[in-house]
Amino acid sequence: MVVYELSEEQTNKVFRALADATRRDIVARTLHAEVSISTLAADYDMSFAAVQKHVAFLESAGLVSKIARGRERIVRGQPDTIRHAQQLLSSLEEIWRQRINRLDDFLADEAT
Amino acid sequence: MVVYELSEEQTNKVFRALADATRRDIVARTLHAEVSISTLAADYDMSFAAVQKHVAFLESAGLVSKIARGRERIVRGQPDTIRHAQQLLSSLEEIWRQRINRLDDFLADEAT
DNA sequence: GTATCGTACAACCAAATGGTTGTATATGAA
DNA sequence: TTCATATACAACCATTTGGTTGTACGATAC
Repeated sequence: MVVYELSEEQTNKVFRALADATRRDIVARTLHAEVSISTLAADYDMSFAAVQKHVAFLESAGLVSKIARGRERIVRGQPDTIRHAQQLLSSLEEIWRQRINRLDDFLADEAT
Repeated sequence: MVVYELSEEQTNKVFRALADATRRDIVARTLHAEVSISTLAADYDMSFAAVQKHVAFLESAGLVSKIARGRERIVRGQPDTIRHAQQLLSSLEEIWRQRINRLDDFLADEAT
């Protein structure tokens, strides 16, 4: 799997985009299947414009993409960007794992 | 591994907390080793109070914990919360994976 | 051709964010 | 005891966020 490096600003945007329940739901739905913005909007208790803004934010974060189909805009989830976020979290967890290893080494030294 | 369910609000907070480079750095450093707030603050180009606020936010998101040691407050990264976030991202990726499986099924049907 | 649908976008607003400075307080050092 | 250090916290400020309504416009349906 090829991994592209994200700029710090892009990384901020990705996590920011995920920090909202409506946007996480949109990501989930558009990863499941392609959906138009108006179809998405029908299920949330907010204006169409508000949903449109959420989609725009997700698009600028790279978590979804939009393509025109007739008068509709079809939204599609972007699994690659999810994987970038996953990778960052994995690297954090790895830092912790290595700390535990160092602690094990220390305890092993103490035991001798 | 036991997995606790996070409230939607807590999930928002976790991702919000990760959407800032300084906070991600603090998480990385405190997962690597325990550090006092003032030690953390020395390395950032902002006031002590600003770093203190970042730590407070991370603490309320469950990404770090603080314990008192003398006049210092020692900050420690919390790998469990990282794993919660990982798990949510994994579930999103899984949605996409299942969509691909459905697509494979569809193509297999077409081929018959 | 006209009406409707789906979208884009601007202007506006309240609340949250991310920083600042200043003050208070507890601990540790001299 | 006195001074310096580490933290907590309040007040303040500019910017961003997450919502709203209103207007405009291309695509589709009648």
